[in-house]
Amino acid sequence: MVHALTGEYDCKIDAKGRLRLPAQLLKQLAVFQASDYIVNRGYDNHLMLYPKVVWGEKTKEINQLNLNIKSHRQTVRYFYRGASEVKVDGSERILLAKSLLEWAGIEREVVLFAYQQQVEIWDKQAYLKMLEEEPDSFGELSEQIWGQAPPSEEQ
Amino acid sequence: MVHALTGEYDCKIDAKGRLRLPAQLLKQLAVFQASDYIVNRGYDNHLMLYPKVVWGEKTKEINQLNLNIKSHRQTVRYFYRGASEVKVDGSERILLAKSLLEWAGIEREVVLFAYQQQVEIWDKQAYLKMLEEEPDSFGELSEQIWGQAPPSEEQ
DNA sequence: AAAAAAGTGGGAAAAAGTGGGGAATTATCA
DNA sequence: TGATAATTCCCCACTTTTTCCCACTTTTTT
Repeated sequence: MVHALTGEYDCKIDAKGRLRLPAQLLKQLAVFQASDYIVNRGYDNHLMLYPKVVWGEKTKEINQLNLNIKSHRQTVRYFYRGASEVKVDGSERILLAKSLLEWAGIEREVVLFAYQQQVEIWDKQAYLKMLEEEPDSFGELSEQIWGQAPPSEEQ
Repeated sequence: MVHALTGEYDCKIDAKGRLRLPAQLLKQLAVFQASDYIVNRGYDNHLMLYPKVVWGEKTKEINQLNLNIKSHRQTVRYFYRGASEVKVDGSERILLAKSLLEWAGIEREVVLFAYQQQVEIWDKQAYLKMLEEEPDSFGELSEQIWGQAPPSEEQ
């Protein structure tokens, strides 16, 4: 992976629904040379933030689907999940739509979790809860990946 | 294993959340030629510290998983566990995020436990407690590994 | 015992984060 | 189409956190 983002950041959404991107994350995002991002709903009740170029890559294949076919249309919609463009303002903040915040159960405290080329935006409580739950198939997948169970598998 | 780290070190976290890496450990870490590290949550209520290059290797395979599949997403998140980059300051200290310290139950006294290519960061009390507990399947695994009970099984 | 190295603590400048006023733009409805 | 309301944007100011640097204490070495 060329430009991998990393980090977990505690942030606050202000009364106007604005989220300031942490300076440390912005420095990393700078390699994508864009102040434009795409936000959509994630698959697990959180929001996703992608640099616009990354989003462009991600949608390449799915945009090949034939929209005259119902199942394809449904798939495309499910994939997009309300994706829309957001810009950072003069104070390095993005404005998140109320509908998205509400959908993700976000009120004030959020956690940004950056990895690979994307940033997950979680309600803080939901994030902490998620961290505690070992996925059912973790051992199984670990075995596939590393050929054996990881060093210490249990919680 | 090329560059194996070893050692157990007693350290203190100062009021600002800074942890000075012991000189002896720094000498060992020097082979990774980096002042950049990745810290994340370990699997057992401690923190993990990796030289950045080591982390890069560790994530290579897991980044191949397909994030459109739920179990894969969960596994990736569970593996990352909030991984973030930290830099050492002018006094060979790293600044640990409050959220991580809190999660690991670390207040002041910590134990660094280095092996393979990584360093575990434990709250001292939790570390001592952990030492007392022989893993459930230790004998069993030892047998698998060494074909007999381990060299010196008792403490 | 002295010198060097390692470890600890804290002040202060700089950077980051937070909040809000009010102008500008867009939307809503009569 | 115009008046009003709501939202978005731009900018400034205050607060908190982080970083940098220096100095002191403790431990180790010779």
